[in-house]
Amino acid sequence: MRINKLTDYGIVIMTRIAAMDSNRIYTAKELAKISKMPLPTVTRVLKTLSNEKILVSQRGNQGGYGLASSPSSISIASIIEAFEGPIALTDCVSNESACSYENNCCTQEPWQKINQTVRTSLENIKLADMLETNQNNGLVQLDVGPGVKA
Amino acid sequence: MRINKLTDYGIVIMTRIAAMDSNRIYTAKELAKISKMPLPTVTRVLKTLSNEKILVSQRGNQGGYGLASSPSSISIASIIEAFEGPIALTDCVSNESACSYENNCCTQEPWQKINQTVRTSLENIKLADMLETNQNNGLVQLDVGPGVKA
DNA sequence: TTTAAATAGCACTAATTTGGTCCAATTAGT
DNA sequence: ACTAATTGGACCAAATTAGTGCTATTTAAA
Repeated sequence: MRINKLTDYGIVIMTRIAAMDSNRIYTAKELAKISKMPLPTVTRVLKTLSNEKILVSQRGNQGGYGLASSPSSISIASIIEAFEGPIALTDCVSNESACSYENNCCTQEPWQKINQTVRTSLENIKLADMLETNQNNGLVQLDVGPGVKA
Repeated sequence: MRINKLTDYGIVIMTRIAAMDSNRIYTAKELAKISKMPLPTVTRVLKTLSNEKILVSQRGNQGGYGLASSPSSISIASIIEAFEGPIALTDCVSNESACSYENNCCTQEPWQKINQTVRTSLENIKLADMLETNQNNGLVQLDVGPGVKA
């Protein structure tokens, strides 16, 4: 029911970039320092996000990662899905496959409704929304940390 | 992001009881046979549900488990919470404790909104709702199985 | 052309969470 | 009081997740 830590890190890092200059690119090392997370972990997160086309990567010297689109068009749902696959509370709905009970599982239809509700809520929350609830704006909000307990 | 298997089993078993005679009590053995799940697992699920007062248990010979209230007043949220604690996608919101970044984590407030939305959706879905989407009613829907792939 | 900086991908290990098993405590009925 | 049936709680095993390291590839700049 909870999102994975890596997913959480991903959201934090994306939010960080959005809060700073969302046009330039940042190296993994930079982002690790800024977000105060271990470099290997940050690296892993960034790889996932760029594989899923949420970040664009520039390889080689002077390379780095940048947002693939604007903060107002990147949804929290898309970030979660990058790490965890389709948003669905139960496997049987996301996965076409092999639930041995599929034929007369009387809970299937309600689950589709439940999942749809959750998915829609998360699609409607954009990266930009993660910032604007704070009184002071982006750039001063520097100490963004992960939403997990230490 | 997905609910645990045990949670899923819990919902399935609760739904089963609701679909049958929701007034009598059922032994773990009975419910295992009916739901075609291994007895030890069913046992564990039932314990959790009774610890959380969602089922009432009667110990000793002739004992068993029964619904603590009517199917229309038991929410899916309450069942999920029985197994997984407070419904919250991130720990930092449910848990009062120790996120090292808590003081200026700029994502905290949006997360509260997100979590609230999810929680409310799940609170609004009652056990009774899991049945009524099916054309034919409760008692004939016997082959209810878990919503996970096998 | 060389070099240094950076991402990409893979595999391995450690930690945490989840699931399943066993034995002790309780209770209705005889 | 005894016995058989049944729940309760502690414990152990398995699976998943998180974190780390290494090597290859790409690229800008000297």
